Amino acid sequence: MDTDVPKPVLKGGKPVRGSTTGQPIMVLFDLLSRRWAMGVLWNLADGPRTFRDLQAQCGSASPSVLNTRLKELRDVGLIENGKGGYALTATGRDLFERLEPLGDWAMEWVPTL
Amino acid sequence: MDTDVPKPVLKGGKPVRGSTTGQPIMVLFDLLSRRWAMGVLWNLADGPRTFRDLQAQCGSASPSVLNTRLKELRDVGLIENGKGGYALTATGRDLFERLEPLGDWAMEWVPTL
DNA sequence: ATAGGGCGCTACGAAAAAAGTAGCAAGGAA
DNA sequence: TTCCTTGCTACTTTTTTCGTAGCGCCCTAT
Repeated sequence: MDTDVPKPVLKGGKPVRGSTTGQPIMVLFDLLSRRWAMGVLWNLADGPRTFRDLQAQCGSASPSVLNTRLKELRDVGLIENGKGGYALTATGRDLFERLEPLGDWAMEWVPTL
Repeated sequence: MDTDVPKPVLKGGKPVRGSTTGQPIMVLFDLLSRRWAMGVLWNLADGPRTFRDLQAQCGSASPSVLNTRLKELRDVGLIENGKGGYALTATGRDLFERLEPLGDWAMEWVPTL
């Protein structure tokens, strides 16, 4: 292993954090494990939202982080900014669908903590 | 909204970062979006691994972060440390199964970047 | 026209998290 | 004993996130 997979780079030239293996799942994990990334996708699932809406729903995330995250998610084509606010792209919806099962799981799991 | 849901707290008294709404999914996202959290679960999926194995597989994550993460994941019962190294618990495997679809998705998605 | 109000977003210092590197105590094999 | 490997702590530097302030834009009511 450790073949010479081209090192994944987010549009804009930012190399993916950590895991230099280039495994797709690690590239995804790297993106999703940035603060509020998954939260944004989740909150956009049931319709477009404005910047300030998102901010409120994301536990008052600071505008700087939120904006950074929104840029990143736009760069990789998961969300887009049209009228009506930010919304999931087709790709974004596709990813969300694979994220959704976590919601049910979390509802069973959290009470056990 | 903003009912008085008891604020989720990880064993050990550490309150969940951000999102004070107490939505289970946000509690989960909070945990999973910490560095290497998902990567650890992923790497433990096909069998137990030693601390140093995990370290190597996680792009040489620093031992301090890795150790912190392992403690957190143990605290919430997703992994355990037996002989043979760290391994997923039943709960952990259950969560992994919901995470697994992301792998296939990532393989299709990454090349489009 | 103009004074608000909501909007997307930038700036910047402070705090928290992660990275990077070194090294130690314990256990096991030689 | 000596030599490894393993799990982990300590410490410094770097990166990320937070928290707060506020700007320019557009729209609406006065």
